[in-house]
Amino acid sequence: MAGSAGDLVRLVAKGHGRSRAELARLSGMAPSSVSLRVEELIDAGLLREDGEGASRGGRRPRQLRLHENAGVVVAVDVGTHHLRMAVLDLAGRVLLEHELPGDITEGPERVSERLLEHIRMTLRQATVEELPLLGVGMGMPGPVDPAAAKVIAPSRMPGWNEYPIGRRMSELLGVRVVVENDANLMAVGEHRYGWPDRDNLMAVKAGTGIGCGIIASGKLHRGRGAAGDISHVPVHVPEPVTCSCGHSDCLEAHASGAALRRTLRAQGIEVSSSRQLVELVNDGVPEVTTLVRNAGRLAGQVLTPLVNFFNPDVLVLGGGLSAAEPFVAAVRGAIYERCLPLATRDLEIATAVTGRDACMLGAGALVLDEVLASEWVDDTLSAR
Amino acid sequence: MAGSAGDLVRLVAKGHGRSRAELARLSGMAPSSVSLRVEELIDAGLLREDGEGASRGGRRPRQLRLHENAGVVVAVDVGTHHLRMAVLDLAGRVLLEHELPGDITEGPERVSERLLEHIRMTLRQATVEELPLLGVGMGMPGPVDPAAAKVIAPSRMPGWNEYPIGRRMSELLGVRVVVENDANLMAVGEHRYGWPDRDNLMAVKAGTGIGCGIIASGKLHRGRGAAGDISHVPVHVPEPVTCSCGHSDCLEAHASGAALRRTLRAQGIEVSSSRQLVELVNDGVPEVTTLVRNAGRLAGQVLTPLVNFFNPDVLVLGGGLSAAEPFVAAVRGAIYERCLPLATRDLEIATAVTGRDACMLGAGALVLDEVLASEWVDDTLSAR
DNA sequence: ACACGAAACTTCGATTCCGAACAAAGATGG
DNA sequence: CCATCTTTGTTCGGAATCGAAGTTTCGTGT
Repeated sequence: MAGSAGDLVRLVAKGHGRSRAELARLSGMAPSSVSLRVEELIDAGLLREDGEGASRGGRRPRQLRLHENAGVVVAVDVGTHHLRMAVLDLAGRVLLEHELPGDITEGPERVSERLLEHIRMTLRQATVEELPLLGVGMGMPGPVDPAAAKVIAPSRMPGWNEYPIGRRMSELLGVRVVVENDANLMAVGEHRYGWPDRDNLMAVKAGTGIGCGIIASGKLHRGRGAAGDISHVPVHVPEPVTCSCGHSDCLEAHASGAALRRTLRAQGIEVSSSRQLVELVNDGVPEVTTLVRNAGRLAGQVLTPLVNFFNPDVLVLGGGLSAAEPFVAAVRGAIYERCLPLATRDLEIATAVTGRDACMLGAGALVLDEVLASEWVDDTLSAR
Repeated sequence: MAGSAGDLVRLVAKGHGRSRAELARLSGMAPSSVSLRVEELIDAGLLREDGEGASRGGRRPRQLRLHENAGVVVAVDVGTHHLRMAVLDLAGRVLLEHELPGDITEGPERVSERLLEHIRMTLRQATVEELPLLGVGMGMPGPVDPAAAKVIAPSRMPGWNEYPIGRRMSELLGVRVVVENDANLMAVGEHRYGWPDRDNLMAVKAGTGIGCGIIASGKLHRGRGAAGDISHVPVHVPEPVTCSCGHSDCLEAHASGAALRRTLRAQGIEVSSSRQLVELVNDGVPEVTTLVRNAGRLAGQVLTPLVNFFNPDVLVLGGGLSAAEPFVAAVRGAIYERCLPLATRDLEIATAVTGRDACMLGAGALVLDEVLASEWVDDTLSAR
């Protein structure tokens, strides 16, 4: 692997390189060069020594970590009915966390205004007062063009189409802003915080909508930009329900939180959010439980060929519905029943390790990657 | 981006770096360093200058290519009813090509014996007589564990399970032997020879069986080893047919060449190979055409969610059935009908550029990658 | 307690590599 | 046809990198 200052910082940031010796092994650089570079990075305030680690049969390594005062990033999860926000240090540790209600249908101007206000307020808090803001990561519940940092052709997000949310935020805050789809971020977050050594991962986000993020060979797979879309895969159901795409047998039209709520409403049961839906399941309301279990079965039906095809190490289930045990059980059942033994033999099927924070943490991880891959490292080095 | 002698050779081999200046840009090394290294490589007989290229507004570049006398690799496509073989130079150009009938059910001992004999015979031919053999790539029509170079749990290949074909060939020939699944190789071959700039590609091989190879970010995606399996995805059909896996609605049981031949046999039409099947289609035999078109529809049905999910740049259709126009048309139709516009907008659906050679060329490309990534380059450099 | 090996750094001379300036060769445009 | 700009490739001194040997510090076995 290549060898420059940035590479070392990134290795430390991802937790793979925790001592000079380890960095030398991973980066391919000579131990002497690593030592020199690390010294510089410590002098520049980017790294810091952090006690000694466990011996592996010889001298104990002097552990390295990113200096917590080097800077912070802000991670935002824009949901359909909430705004979640966190401030992370360069190592991806959460310093502050914060949720406020929101309504994405209010449009991008109002939402971004509220967001900015809260980001500024949060950054004034004591814990992070003096630390420079290095970047912002945002997750959006719809298709995103990350290069343009825009949402494109979303459903349920009036006014957001092509709105340059990334550029706007970037101008007002003066830092880089990366925008990504929420399911993709869930995949990034779970890969980083939950399954760092499993480099092929699928993360299904079953909330108001249904999406899927893909990690292939350790990197987010975007395809031509729309990869991971499973919402309009046809499923086998008795009663057709018209979907926004014009078909009537889409997974999303039958198994998403929005679809379930619609069905319940027709039965006279009013539910306002996925969370409340799950509460009803946990309270043992039979109609709701049946419905949720069936949604899981449908999702499993769709995921089965995808698991055979992609053959991941881990399948992560996240989003609101994943908090309902029957949903998860049904997905598991469908997959084990119909996937090839070769595909399920070593497959882990798990709910999101980071729970409701998955998308937000993924946004943080993504922007951290960008920051640490940028010129910022070298600039900081040469500045001191 | 790293910079050593091997990297330069690989860039030249892949056709991306064709002059010193281009190599400098792509490798990230300084132009001066590239010049020095290239000089060494030319002295060692690995590279050679090849006239001048077109000017881009300044001095004309002195083009570089791999020296054709540096060595050769052998690529083998082991089919169910044939053995195809080629000798390639380091740039992946075919020097000799060769097909002989074969029957994979004769078992690994007899097949590998015949193969060895033919490889040795071919290598004695005038064109490649003096050139060192650097490696062998083999494609097998079943699941492969590339690390162990074995076929694992195949259907229709009695005697091959766990047989160490790679090690055996390697011992007898004295060179490295890489073994891979044929659909994966088709993907590699098509990516290299047909779509070098499209780094997300799916290649479907519809022959006696049905398989799929995946190129993600320019590299073969293996998942946990079984990625690309689409043969046992359930399809929607009126009449169940028992599959080797125990289910009755597998794609392979209804749309593979073997399945079609079985159906035709029940109708009193005896067909011995996929090629003959295609001939009947081209002769306009209606029963056969209908059957093949339906197989294409089923394959398309299965591919639709996978295209949405993986969102490739290119979908390549190869294998025997892809020579039948109705099959290809049906796949195309199914995908355009049911995939998301976002996924099909820039999607290319094409039959294999390299036709029947795809797997074989893929085997060559794969072993070339291995050879050029090995110590061989550095050894050759320091030897002279 | 002591010797020994093993791992984590450090030191320092030799080597490699970079990068800025330069030379070569050609396109472009009056 | 000549001046100017581009691109390619080379030269050469200075700087960064390597790597082999050395130092430090620990586990292990006796």
